Amino acid sequence: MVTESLPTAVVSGDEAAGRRSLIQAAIRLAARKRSFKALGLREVAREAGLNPNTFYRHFDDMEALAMTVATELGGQLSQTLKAIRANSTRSEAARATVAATYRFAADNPEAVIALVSELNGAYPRVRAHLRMLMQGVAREIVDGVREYASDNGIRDESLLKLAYSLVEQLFIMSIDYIEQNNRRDEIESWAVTLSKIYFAGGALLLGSRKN
Amino acid sequence: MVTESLPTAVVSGDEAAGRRSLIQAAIRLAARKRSFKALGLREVAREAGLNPNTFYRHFDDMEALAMTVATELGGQLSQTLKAIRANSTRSEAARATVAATYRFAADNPEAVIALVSELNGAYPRVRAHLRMLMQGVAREIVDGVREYASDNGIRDESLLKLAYSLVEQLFIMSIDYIEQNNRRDEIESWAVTLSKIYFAGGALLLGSRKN
DNA sequence: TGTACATCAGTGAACGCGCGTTCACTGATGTAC
DNA sequence: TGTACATCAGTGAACGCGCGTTCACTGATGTAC
Repeated sequence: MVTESLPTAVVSGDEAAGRRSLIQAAIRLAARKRSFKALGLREVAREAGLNPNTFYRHFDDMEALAMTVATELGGQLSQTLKAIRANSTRSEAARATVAATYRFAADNPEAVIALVSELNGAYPRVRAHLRMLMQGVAREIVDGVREYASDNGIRDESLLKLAYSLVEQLFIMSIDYIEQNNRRDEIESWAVTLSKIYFAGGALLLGSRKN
Repeated sequence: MVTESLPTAVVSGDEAAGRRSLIQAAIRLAARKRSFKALGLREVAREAGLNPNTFYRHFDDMEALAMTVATELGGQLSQTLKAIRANSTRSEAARATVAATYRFAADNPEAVIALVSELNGAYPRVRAHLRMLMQGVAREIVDGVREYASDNGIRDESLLKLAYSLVEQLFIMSIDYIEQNNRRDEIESWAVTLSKIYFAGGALLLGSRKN
């Protein structure tokens, strides 16, 4: 029998050390410059303590690296939020989601700043991916609302739009949350209030399947 | 009597042609790249059809140019909104403000895209200035609400925060408005709905001076 | 009215530097047999 | 068990290029007197 096997370096788990260093260096720099596109490949390699050429071993260009960061971190976030929803008790879905999102932001400050900056950044592919991610989070929230709260008579389509706008707002506020250390509690509680405002106001204006 | 006079070129009205060309070229390029910092001075001069050195005649660096754009356009916008509020009939303040903002965006698409991108951009001074601008617009809205709508018992401080978050949301959505030509009506009407949701939900959650 | 002078937008050549990219190399690790 | 081979991360030197910046210049316009 022929034992088929991938080259070891491709087997999940043992990622090349340099690749990780490059990703982390890029995140650090992109958070400062608010852009991946503005980073130089030599600059990133320097920050990572590696030879400029090592960059080419792992990425075609800076956009590829940015996409890697977006998919990795996006995956982590939506996994986190899924777990939260599974464990959160009814009617505090909003508070739990906001808390989880901002805890995630506090744990990954530079990556979150770098990615939120890319929401309206220079790479269309990255922008599109992040919007998909936000759509996913919005759907997650909608499911939570439908499941735990009393059905408020908003059409699914309107509810998703509402949730998407809310997620957009929460993501943007997460930058303030990260950067303004001394106002984190205030910002988080305002985010929770805003969430409630969205759904209370939404029920009034979109409710009973008016829209 | 000694006739004091400024050098003519400084007298308001006759701005150097090259300066305007540079500003317009920079706006065009910054809208594409979503960043002023990412622009090269030679790149801007080339786009303007001028010698690279001409840049130095008018600006110290790219940040100075970005600040010029921010103050100019910010001034125009708040003037426009002030006029709107003066002329708008009661209770349609939200719709009128949104309509005016998005008409402004449609008239200055590249400048608006470039500046909204700077909301979380690389230049702290520009960021701060744009936040001040948004605060001004928020105050304008608050005045409109206090003046035209029935007092809803929200504390001034909370109302301002609410209006600020709304303005943030509207500004960010203005990019979608500009870029998605075929969905402009839909986006604008969603923006109006969101405005109502903010104040209706706000009245519920912050109303009667609870918060 | 005419002339000399100051101001200032815009030009053109030149500089040193860091950039992205290419090429040929090393050295470690794992696999075939 | 040992040996030959393949794979792949990382290195180092070298390239041509566009960049920001400096300097000395031109030419138009307006002012002093």
